[in-house]
Amino acid sequence: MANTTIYDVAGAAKVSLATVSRVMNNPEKVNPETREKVLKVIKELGYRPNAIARGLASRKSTTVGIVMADVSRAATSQLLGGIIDIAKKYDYAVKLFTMDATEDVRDVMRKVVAEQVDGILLLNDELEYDDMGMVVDMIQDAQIPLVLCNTIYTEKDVPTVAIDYVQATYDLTKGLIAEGKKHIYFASTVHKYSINRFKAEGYSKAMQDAGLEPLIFRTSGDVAVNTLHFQEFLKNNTIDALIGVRDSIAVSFINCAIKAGFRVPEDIKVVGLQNTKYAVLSRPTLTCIDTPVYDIGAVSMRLLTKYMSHEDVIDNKVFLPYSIVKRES
Amino acid sequence: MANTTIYDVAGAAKVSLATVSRVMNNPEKVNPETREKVLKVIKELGYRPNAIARGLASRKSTTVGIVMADVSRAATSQLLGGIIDIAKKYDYAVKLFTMDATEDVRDVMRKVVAEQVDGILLLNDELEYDDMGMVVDMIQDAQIPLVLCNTIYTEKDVPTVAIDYVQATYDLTKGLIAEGKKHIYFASTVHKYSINRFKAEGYSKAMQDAGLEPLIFRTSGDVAVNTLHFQEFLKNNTIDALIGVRDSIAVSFINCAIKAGFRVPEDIKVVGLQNTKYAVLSRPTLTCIDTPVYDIGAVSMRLLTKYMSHEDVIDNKVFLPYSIVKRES
DNA sequence: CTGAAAGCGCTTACAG
DNA sequence: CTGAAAGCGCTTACAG
Repeated sequence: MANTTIYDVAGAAKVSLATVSRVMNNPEKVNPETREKVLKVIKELGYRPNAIARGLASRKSTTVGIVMADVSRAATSQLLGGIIDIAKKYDYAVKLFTMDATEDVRDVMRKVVAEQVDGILLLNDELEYDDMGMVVDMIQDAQIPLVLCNTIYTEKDVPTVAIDYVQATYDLTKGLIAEGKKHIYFASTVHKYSINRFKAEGYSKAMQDAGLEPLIFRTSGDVAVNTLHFQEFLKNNTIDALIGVRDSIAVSFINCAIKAGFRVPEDIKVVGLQNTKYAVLSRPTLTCIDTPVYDIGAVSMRLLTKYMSHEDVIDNKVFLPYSIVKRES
Repeated sequence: MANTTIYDVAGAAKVSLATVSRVMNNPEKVNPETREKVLKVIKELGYRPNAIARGLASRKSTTVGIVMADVSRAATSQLLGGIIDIAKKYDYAVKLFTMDATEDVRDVMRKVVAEQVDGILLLNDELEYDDMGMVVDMIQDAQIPLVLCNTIYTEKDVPTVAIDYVQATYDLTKGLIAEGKKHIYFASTVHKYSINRFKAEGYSKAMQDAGLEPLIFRTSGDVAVNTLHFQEFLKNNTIDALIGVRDSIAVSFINCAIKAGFRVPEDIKVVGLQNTKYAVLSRPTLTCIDTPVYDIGAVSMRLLTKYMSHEDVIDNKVFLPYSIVKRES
């Protein structure tokens, strides 16, 4: 089947190609009878307009660009799940772009812009804060609608969908303090990623408010590496609670602690911040802040569609409610 | 910054737009001096050709379509990691399409075709076997290069990158039998997904060869659901080994078994087939067939680039080597 | 309500 | 080696 074009449809329906185009884009502007005739032919021929040609002519690609660090992380892929479902609903295609530490941020962004996406969802929480600024600037310069998805940048007024991480970790930490915990550690990553900064901020504030010293332990997201760190750590430190920036880090800690003879949660209470699938597959299951990851993806995509179709947006910052899922840890 | 076009570059460099185009696509055909002059202007203006216009004119979108069931599954997202890295290397953009059970397979595929991708990677292992056939037919009819990625379809000669799942589960099962295990269960999904069929085949064959009856237990991929199934199962059955089609299923089983008072691996040995991150985050860590998921993604994408650029392909079926990672379970 | 025509930003034979 | 021109498959004012 050589792809059928709009000319084929026009010919078969004995109308001009302009009419066929109208049937697809402004059906109300064409006579019901002609419309039916054309629709019938479209169906018979299985015609679907060439998205590229349409994109060039209309200057809209109906494609959104997703910029992220690494697809394979659980939270990222769950965000993507929500994004894709909503994108599909509004008939946008989804293009993926990754940006790792070895790449030049500007190069990647130039490429994204050249791909002519109608809007961008930035979910890269592994950017250093300054790079975030650069990325935001480039997108805004190119006048492409942008929404930050589960990522936060406060230097500029950028549409954002996330949860209030500062408040969440603050409340969580306060809760642990109220239970009598004294040596509460916060396990973060070595790199000072933009998002973890806010998570640490709420934790630190709660500790200080209670007259305790914040104890931030930096390790790798790689299980093989952080296992060694945790083993060493457990030998030399007093700890009765741990908050992990990522669930995988928290679960890895649980395993190390139990193997070292500690009881979880009796000796050390462990809490995650994401509620990914890791949380229900650990033993004991992981108590978590239930970040509504799928929803953050979905809502951010929905917000982006509003910007792309120039709808009025009342509030450009959406902080979704979160809860704490008490499980066994 | 109103986007700079090829006309702007041509104007600034005092050459025709045809020359600018050649500098980008066939640099060897243009005089080195003019070439340098043009390249300088391109750099100064930060020019990047409009991918959509290029796509229309050249009839190549330099975009590949990834068709999958659900991004958020660990194995899928790791495949995607490999795919994206290689796609980037060969300068292809990546568009994502999901297809769940509620959607009409033909509709989704028509959309993929309309998006004008240059090639398709099919990684949907949640398709029933007949639907697989329909998808393959539609793509081949549209004459779009196709590679099956970690998915197998034997009714037609389709380029494929995977591991030999039949052989892998056969060997694995034989190994368990050799260790003296008699009640070896195979935990699969309720739906008869195409890929699991091959995994079950190798298992069943090994059991039959040893004069044992294959014991296939079907459950859900949802931890909350399969936990109930497993609890019930453990009360009523004799079992000394379990093979899980997905790591998450195997890990969930481990947790249920230990909570029910069994020792793993002493009483029940448990093995996974994927070696995802779940395998190192479980306690005991999960012994697995080490399916090289990232590599399968990468190799399949590389194979697809060959088809897209009409390179000769010696072997259109690639079965990557796998190993067994012996861990604690 | 419908058609003829210009144009979206490129690529690519075809001349020269 | 370089430029003028046609064309990729659509959309969208503009006439009628």
